Amino acid sequence: MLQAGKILEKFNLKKTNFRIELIKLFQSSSSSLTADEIKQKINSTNDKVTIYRALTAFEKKCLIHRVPDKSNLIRYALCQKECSQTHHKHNHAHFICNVCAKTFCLDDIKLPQINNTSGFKINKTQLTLEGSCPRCC
Amino acid sequence: MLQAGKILEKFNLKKTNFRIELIKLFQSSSSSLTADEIKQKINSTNDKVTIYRALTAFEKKCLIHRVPDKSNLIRYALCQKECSQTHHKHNHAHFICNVCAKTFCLDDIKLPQINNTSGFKINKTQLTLEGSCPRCC
DNA sequence: TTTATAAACGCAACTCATTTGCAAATATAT
DNA sequence: ATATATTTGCAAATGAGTTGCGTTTATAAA
Repeated sequence: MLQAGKILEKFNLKKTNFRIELIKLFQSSSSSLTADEIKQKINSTNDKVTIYRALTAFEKKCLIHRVPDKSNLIRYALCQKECSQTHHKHNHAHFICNVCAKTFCLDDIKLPQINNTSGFKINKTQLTLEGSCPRCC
Repeated sequence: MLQAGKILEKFNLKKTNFRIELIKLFQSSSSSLTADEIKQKINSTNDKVTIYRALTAFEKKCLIHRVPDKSNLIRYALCQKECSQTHHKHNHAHFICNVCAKTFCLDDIKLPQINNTSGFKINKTQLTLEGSCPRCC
C-alpha cells in the first residue's frame, strides 16, 4: 500500500497533516466513510469545511470514489490502483449493511453486462447489495 | 390500472383531493418523482409538508418505492401489483438519465442472482444503470 | 534562506431538502 | 349528528453540504 505522503505527491496535492491522516484513515478502513465519520475518527480540530474540501479534491483526483448510502449521505471509499487520475474504473459491487449502515466495496463481485434496451443508452452499471456485513452477521 | 380512489380505499387512506391527484400523477408518470417535481406538476396550493407526509404514508403502504437519485434527493416511483401491503417486491433495474436526471424503472431487466460471499449475507440486490433516456438520447 | 504563490484552511453565513410540533380542518365510521 | 383518527397548513427547526473571504502554510523559485 502506497504511503500517504507519496500519494499526495503523486496527485500534486500538498502534504498537510490533516490530508495525510485522512488518507491513512481511508487505507485502514474496511468500509467507506462519510464526512461526519471522518470528523469523529480523525478526532481533529479541523473544520467540517476542510473535510468536505479534501474529499472533493481527492475525488477529483480519482483517489476516492462515492459509494451508495442508505440515508442519502455522501460516502466515499478508497479507489483501487486501476483508477487513473482521469478515469474511475470501478467494476465491483457495493454492499450496504442494514445493521451498521456502512458501505463496503465487494471487489470480487463483478458487474453484469447490460446492453442498451428500448431506447435507453447505458453508460454505467452499478450493483448494490444489501444485507448484513461480516461484523454484524 | 386501478382507480386512484379505490387504491386509497384499499390501503385504508382517506380520499382527499390532493392524494387522489398524487396517485394519478404517479400513474401517468413514465419516470419517478421528487417532492419538488410533484409540487410543480400538481400545481396545487398544498404545502410541501403535506407532500412529504403523503409520500411517507404511501411508501409505508407499499404503494410507492424509493428509487436511486444522482443528487441525493428522495425520489419515488409507483409499485407494481406484486407489491403487497407488507412487502416490496422489486426485481427490476433502475435507470438514471444523466441528461434530465430522471430515474426510470426498467421492468424488463431482471436482477442478477448474487449469493452470499465472504461473510456478507445478502438480502437485497439493486441494479442501477446510467446513461441517456429515450427522450434525451 | 528569503520570497512568491498557489493550495489549504477556518470562520461565518448561507442554501436547500426534509422533518417536527401543534393547532385546525376534514373524511369517514358510528 | 357526532365522534375520532387522519390529513392538512403554518412556522420553525434540523442537518448535510456549500460559498465567500481573509489568513495561513507548503512548496517551488530566486
